[in-house]
Amino acid sequence: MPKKPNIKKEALNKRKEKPHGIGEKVINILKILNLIEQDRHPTVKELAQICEVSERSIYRYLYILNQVVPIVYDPKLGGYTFENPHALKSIPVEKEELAVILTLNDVLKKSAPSLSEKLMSLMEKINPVGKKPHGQIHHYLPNIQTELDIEKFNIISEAALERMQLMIKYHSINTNEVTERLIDPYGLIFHDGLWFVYAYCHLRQDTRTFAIDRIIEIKQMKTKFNIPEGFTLREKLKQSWFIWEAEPVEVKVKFSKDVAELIKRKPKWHHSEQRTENPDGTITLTFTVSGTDEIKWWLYSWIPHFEIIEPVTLKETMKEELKKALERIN
DNA sequence: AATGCTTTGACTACAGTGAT
DNA sequence: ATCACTGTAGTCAAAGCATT
Repeated sequence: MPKKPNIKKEALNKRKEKPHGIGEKVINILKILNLIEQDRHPTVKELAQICEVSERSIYRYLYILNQVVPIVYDPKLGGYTFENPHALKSIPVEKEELAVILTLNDVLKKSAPSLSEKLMSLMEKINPVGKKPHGQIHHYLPNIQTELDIEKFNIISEAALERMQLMIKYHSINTNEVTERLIDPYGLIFHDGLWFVYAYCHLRQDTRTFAIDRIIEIKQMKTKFNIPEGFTLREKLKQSWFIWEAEPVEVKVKFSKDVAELIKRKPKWHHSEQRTENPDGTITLTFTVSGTDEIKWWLYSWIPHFEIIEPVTLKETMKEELKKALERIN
């Protein structure tokens, strides 16, 4: 014989005061959802009091809620939480869009692992329980797998974001000198497998690019800095061949017919490029770049298929360097 | 108003945990 | 091992709710 439940008078009176239809149920479930979302990690007892229903009903509400958003009881917190903290903030994302994020993550993993972690946590926020791509399809192959000093990188990133000045001890490769400088970090640049910080240097009273791996010591200052009105790093860097700054120079180079097709594979090798396809099959390119060092390295990769027309100084330098190289080979 | 459906509280059972 | 305690879930009849 099953025992008959005996609903107490008190409970019956309460029911009469407050009807228990679907509407009331929905309101209670939303109340619970709201409390969990606010990280109040409520207990069943508390919820029963708040909703003015029995604990058994709360378990039933939680069961329903669990169909929509996974909810778990956390013994440490002593109450209920979302299984995934960002569960409700989920945005519908296409597989292709996720694949793009994975590609970007591939780039970051190989250049700035600490940023990769941030991207992944962002992805978790965007798409906590949604579909995941089967795997990565686009791959980024840098020429160097970077070993980055994450601590230094993070200090500089934060300083650049917050516009806080930095005091650095820098070991220059060119001069082989160690100097201490106050800098205003404008931004970070990833180039050729290495990270650089572009900054205003108070020692030189001018902007400079510092390789992060050459920074020996770094300390964040309590002073803020301002970036000149209208300054953007992207615009500034456009003038360089890669990243280094110097006086603008016009460089005119003629490439032989042998490599004309290779040259034509890129519509432009630098944003300042002017291209002339000559009747004899050769191609003349004219660039305006800041400094000739970086473009010189690029030109060496085209040996022996080019001829420098301007400037004469670059032509002379390369002649000297190639002469030395020949001597070494012999 | 009659009917079927939904919601509810009480009771119960059971698994897991921690103290003894 | 035993016990107390807690969290969870199945079940039932009562009562309200929705629909016709």
